[in-house]
Amino acid sequence: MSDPFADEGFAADTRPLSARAMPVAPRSAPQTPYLDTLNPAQREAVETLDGPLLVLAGAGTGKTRVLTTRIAHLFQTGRVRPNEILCVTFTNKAAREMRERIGTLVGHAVEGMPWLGTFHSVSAKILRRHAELVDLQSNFTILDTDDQIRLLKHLIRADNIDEKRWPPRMLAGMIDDWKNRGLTPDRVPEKEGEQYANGKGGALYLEYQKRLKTLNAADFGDLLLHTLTIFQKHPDVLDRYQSWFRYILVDEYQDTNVAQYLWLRLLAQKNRNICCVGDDDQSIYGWRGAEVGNILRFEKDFEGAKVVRLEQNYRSTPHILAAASKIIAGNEERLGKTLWTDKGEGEKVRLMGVWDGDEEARWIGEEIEALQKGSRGLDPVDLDDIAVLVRATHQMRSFEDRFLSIGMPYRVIGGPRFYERQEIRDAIAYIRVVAQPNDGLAFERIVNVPKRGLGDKALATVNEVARRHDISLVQAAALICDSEEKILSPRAKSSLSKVVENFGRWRQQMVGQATTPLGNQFELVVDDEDADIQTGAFKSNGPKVQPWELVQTILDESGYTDMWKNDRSADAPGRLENLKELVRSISEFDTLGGFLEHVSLVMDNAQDKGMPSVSIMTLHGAKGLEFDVVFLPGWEDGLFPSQRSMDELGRKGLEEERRLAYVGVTRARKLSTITFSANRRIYNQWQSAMPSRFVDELPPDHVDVLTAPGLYGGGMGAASAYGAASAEMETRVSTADSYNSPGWRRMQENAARTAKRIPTVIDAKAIPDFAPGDRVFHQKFGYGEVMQIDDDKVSVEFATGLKRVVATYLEKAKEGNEDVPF
DNA sequence: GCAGGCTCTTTTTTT
DNA sequence: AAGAGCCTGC
Repeated sequence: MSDPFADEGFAADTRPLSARAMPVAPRSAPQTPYLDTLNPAQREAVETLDGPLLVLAGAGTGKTRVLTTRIAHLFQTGRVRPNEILCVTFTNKAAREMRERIGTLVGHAVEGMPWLGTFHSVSAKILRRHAELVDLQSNFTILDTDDQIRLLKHLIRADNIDEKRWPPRMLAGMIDDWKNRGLTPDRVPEKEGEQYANGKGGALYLEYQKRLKTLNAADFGDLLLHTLTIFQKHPDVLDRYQSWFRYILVDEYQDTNVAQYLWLRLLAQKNRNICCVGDDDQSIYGWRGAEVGNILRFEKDFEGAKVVRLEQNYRSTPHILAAASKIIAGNEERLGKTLWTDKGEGEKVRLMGVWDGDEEARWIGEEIEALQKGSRGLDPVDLDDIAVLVRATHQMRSFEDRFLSIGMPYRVIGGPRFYERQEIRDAIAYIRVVAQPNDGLAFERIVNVPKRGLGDKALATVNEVARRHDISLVQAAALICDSEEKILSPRAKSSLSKVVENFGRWRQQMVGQATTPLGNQFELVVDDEDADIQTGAFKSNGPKVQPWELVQTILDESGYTDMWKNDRSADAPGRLENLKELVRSISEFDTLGGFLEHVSLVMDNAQDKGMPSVSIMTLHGAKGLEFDVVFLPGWEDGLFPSQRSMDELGRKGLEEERRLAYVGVTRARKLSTITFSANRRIYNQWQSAMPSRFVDELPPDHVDVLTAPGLYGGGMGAASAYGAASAEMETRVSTADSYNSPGWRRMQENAARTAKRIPTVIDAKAIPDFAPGDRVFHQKFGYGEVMQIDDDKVSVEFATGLKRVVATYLEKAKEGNEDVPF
């Protein structure tokens, strides 16, 4: 076999380190100005280059800075080449940021770091090189959760299991959990395997894995698990990687699961230069299999490990830190850190109780408008520096609605994702079938989209043929079409023939192997003649069509584009727009394979930095970020802490929720505002809610209570006060008392001011003027008809109902809008 | 094979 | 409330 590192272009250098060229600077008299600005603890973390090191880094203590500076220092001291560093993060966002920041420190050297990425992307890269060792081909498909569920559903049905009682989701969860724990089917404890469908769980897992192999596919968990298996079963392969990765850095170590932990431990065993950075207080992914225990046992696993604590916080004001510290102190299982800051006092954490979710959204909207203008004791705050952090995605909606109607620019981060939209997934399914002919799941998805008269029956037939001959769906389809036998009705057969024929033609036009912009090798069949691949150069299999052109062709020729063009529904134009965007984004890739890799691993769409906007995101999504001002709505028991988390995991769950609260509060540099609502609509039912127990845990000295005294019971701390408070809340609307609260008064002041204010003109060109009866278009709601106009607000009857929106968000509908060119 | 109507559940968090 | 999935009738 060829050298696994050959295609990184550094295969043959086995010389001792001292004999190698220094990648960045001469070893003598290293210039290290970057060290001077670090505090002593940070500096120690950066300068302890050799041997195992654990950095316990509290929120806002310069964790990323330490990691990036450390990498710069590794280069500067001539210890390592960029491509010999393994640096793993959890999110693509973190990886991207790391890359950027290293870039500003060391310039181009960062481009030579192919092994900086998420656990999953690094694993995928390794796995593609050695796929054959786990019975896969190197161009295997990475399945997303949706595919996973669909596949499991097949298996469950085949086994005559009652789907209602044993939902596929549940099995998917269990399998995921096993994979997170590094358990292949043969190692699943019998008891656990039996828990699903009267003992069939284990067998189904095994069968699922088999099916994945015939589909030449891997799910997310497999990326890690297969790689781990390879390391465990092929010492020669492991050895190469162990030797190659001279230095290993791990970000967010508290989030590693068992599989990742084993993976790391194997890789680090040889050189023992592993540096893990983490914060046990920010471990919020337990539900995904994260093991805080990993951080606790680090010193045991790596004897002689050094531990450095970063405790000086550079982000937040003392009041914010005090509040956060008090909250987290409620947890028992922690290593213990004491954050401090030398910042000046600043604003207290604010606490506001409201009547219902709408009022919450309204109040926060008005607060944001006030902050923008420089009220609330702060200088004017840019919208980009403001975030609303919610516990659950469904909370986002009321904020979107509210912001939309007051014309507040916002951006939802981590909401419904681009790649998860129906039209995008369809398009991707087409691409998958072209690039990976074995991908039966993708084939199934689009054989009959657009409608081709190939329904369940036809599909079942194809499936049956595939199973009988042990071939892929696409092959089976081809077989049926070639066959003289009348397996399908003539109509279906001719329809299917056309599909098969199309795919054949498209496949011919596909560019073969090449690299992605990030240097990801996709096709990894490396032989010695392929010298160009060793230098990472682009290689194509002859004069083919550019991927984006091909995709365009596929969408047009398959009739997919026409399908949406002919669709009269409101969101059809948006979908066509998305498809265009998809084609545009593919133009950044040299191969379809490279693009698919991107899609499956980098699910988050890089946010377009348009106009300054408020960010709306989940608390989970906010980890690692910071803002001047943060709003934390929905602090009610059951919502936050989430009931489910407490039910399922008891105290452990509660502690994780508390860490989430800690993460939320510490995102703010200058101002944190917590709100809770007395009533909330859940599944269309009104429920009254109690303030979160975390509210009780806030330190009174560091909190400004804006809530009406009657609402909040006047004092802090006594849980019983809330009982009384919530009873009083019932009558709140009618009591004059509540209209006297500071919060209410502020709201009134604001309302008065906002009423007079000139509408935010987003596009200075023009606010189009509308008349009742006009056909208009809105980004979110689609087409509609103008009913009524009041100043800048327009009432529009959309397909989804009557909405009042700001005029600037509307466009006049063009005549014949159904012919949106694509 | 398909459209339309009906019932039912739901995501808490993500690679 | 809304979307997904199921069922029915064409």
